[in-house]
Amino acid sequence: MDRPAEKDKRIKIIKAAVKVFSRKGFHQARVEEIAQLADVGKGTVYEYFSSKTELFQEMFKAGIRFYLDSLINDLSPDLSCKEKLSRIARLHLRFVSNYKDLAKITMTEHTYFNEDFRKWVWDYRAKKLEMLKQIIDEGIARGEFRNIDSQAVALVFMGSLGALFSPLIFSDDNINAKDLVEPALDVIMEGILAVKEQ
Amino acid sequence: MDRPAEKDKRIKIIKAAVKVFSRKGFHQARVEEIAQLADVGKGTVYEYFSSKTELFQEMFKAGIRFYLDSLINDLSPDLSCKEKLSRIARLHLRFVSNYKDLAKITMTEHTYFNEDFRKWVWDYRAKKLEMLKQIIDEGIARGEFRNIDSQAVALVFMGSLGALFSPLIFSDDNINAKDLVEPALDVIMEGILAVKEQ
Amino acid sequence: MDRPAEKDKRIKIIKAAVKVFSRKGFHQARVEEIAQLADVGKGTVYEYFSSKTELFQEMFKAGIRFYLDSLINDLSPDLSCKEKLSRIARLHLRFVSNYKDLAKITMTEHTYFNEDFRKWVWDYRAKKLEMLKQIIDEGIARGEFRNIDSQAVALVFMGSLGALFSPLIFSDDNINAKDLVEPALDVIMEGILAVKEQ
Amino acid sequence: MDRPAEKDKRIKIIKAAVKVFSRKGFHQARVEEIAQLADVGKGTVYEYFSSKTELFQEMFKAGIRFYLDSLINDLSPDLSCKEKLSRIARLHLRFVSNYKDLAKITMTEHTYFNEDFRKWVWDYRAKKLEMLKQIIDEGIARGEFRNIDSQAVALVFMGSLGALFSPLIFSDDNINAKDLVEPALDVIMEGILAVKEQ
DNA sequence: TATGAATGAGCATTCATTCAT
DNA sequence: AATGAATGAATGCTCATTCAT
Repeated sequence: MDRPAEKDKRIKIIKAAVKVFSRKGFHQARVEEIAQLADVGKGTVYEYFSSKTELFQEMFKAGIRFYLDSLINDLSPDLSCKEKLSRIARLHLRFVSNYKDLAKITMTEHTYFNEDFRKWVWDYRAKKLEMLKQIIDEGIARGEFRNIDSQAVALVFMGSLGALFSPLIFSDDNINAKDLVEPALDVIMEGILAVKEQ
Repeated sequence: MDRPAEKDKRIKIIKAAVKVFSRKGFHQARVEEIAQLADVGKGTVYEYFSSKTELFQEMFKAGIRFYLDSLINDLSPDLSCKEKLSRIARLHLRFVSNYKDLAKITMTEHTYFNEDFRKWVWDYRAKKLEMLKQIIDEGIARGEFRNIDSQAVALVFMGSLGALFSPLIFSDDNINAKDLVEPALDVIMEGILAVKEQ
Repeated sequence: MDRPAEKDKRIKIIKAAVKVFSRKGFHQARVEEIAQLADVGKGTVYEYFSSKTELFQEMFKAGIRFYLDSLINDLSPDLSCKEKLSRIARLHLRFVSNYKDLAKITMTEHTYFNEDFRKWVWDYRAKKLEMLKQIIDEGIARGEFRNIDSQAVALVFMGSLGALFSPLIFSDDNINAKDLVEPALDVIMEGILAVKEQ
Repeated sequence: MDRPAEKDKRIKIIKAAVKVFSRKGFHQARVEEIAQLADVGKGTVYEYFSSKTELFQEMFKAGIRFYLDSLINDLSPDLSCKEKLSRIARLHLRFVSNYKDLAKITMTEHTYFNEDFRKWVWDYRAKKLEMLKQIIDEGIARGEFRNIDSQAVALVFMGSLGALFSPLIFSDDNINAKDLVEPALDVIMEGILAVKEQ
């Protein structure tokens, strides 16, 4: 295991990177500014990361893992599937509120970088969708949900979370988002049509 | 009225800009490459746009206007609200399929640039949401839809479109998306719960 | 002889060039600005002058010739040599006051340009010195002046004019210069020592 | 105290700047050429100076200070005023001979640059004139000089030095100048008139 | 003759990365 | 291990000049 000092410095740099990358975007961010914020020398950044790009990607991946861990840890398996989805929405809201910077990065700077990294990001997206899909499938199996296309539901659910919380990340309009979580969940659960053709 | 030649060159540059910006992103894109692709001299770009940034923003706005026009023109007012939403989803699919490059840009490069431009992008988002909200409200008034929070529905709908079509834009997985449109619409219309607690 | 219209346009361009070059210096001056000020198209400048450099040099030479002509025309040969020098000083003052822009250019932008042009400027300087030297020599011959080195006097005289009038050109301190003409002439005529060792 | 290495590099760059700016003028001079001549990387120039303009101005000011220091250090206060002026002329000659490049710059490139810098240059001129004026006033008080306008004498003296030594700087005619120093001083001291009207 | 749209050579400056200490 | 001085590749933009009209 790495010595604590080493870990510390690496983490300090990543935390600084989150702040700077989220404010400036990848290309506008300056390695020197990250180093200053992390209170280390510019050369030290290169002791821990081989390049600015690697630093970005490591930071990105760490952020994503942190998000997924937060989600999984807070989700007990004995909840109803409806409740699980509701929990995920609220956990997502909490995460986005607490880690705006991190959330912003994961929503904007996917596109650059090499094929490997894009694949990683894409795989993560697939993994998250798969997790949602399993919950839906479980709900269908349990008879909680209609016999619907679970993939489609997963996409609608994930997209809805994105659309709900982007104002929270990009503007300062952070009251509205919270109040829309319940109505949005209601829409997904109940649909919008007035009369169900059962 | 502008001479056709003038318009032509401006449009050629914008089309080239769409291609280059979408492939490389704003910062990696080179003005010279755009000029070459447009088959004009580098200086000519600056005859029509005062800077790389202005070129990007003009291109972005033109793209958005083109998208909204496509949407509005293809939407006749005497359709049912359910049908309208269905139409919008399919028009969106068609637009994204035809103008991948343009769609990619509108989904990635919001963040940079000055406050004015960010406001413009945000206002456009608000306008699109408002359009959707009006359709929902009309549907509620007509008794087509339940008495739901129309804002929430608009967000769910817009987010779902985004999530559905991002694979189409970012990966080559362009079959999957089309097949998920109908199921996703079904989810939004009917909800996912097996038994409605009426 | 050129048609008046042609002459007119050439002169308009030169006059505009004087203004722009004097305000901005050679490198900062823009051909387009000169064209606009002359109220002609940018291409028209190139009908009359083969390049920006040629325009500058032609303008410069025309200014110098104008200066020398002013000097010579106003100098009647039957004046005493002392009076001639006094007249030159006052003519110089008048010229510099009236044509600040032109004067500024002749005092600043000697250095650039090709060998031929530098030689032309240097020859002009020599010509002006020679003119002064002849007046001094005539004064010595007439017994007006001591048997001094006429070359040295010419240099002292010319340098003094330059030093006297540069504030008039470069700052707005244009009162001072005029009042110093007579005292400066007195110094050159009488010297500064209290007791002459005759 | 700065480390010698730091000072060294800064000085190397300034010395290279003197050479390149004097040969090419400000606008034609290339930062890269200065860097090459100073045997440092192009970026290093920007470690020591924030811009090409700042480099020019710092070099200019350093040159002027060097000139004034040379003058003041070599001037002992117990000399006669006549001797002081004579000394100044000869020191000026020596300076101009040794530092042609520096001298050339101070005589040509005043005009560009911001108001602050022009003021600095103008103030320096005023300071030099004031120094001369004090010597003249002292000479008048001591009875060495007539009761003349000391300001006018200062201008005549300074202008004469400029006119005497400009061939030395701008052409290769460096013999002539030296031989004219004594005759020119004689003119200023004794005047040119044959018979003094006392 | 007169024009100005089009051009592209040319350069200051930035900043990721290196490496001697 | 940690540093930051030094580096130079990389690029947006300007503007003198051309040439089709």
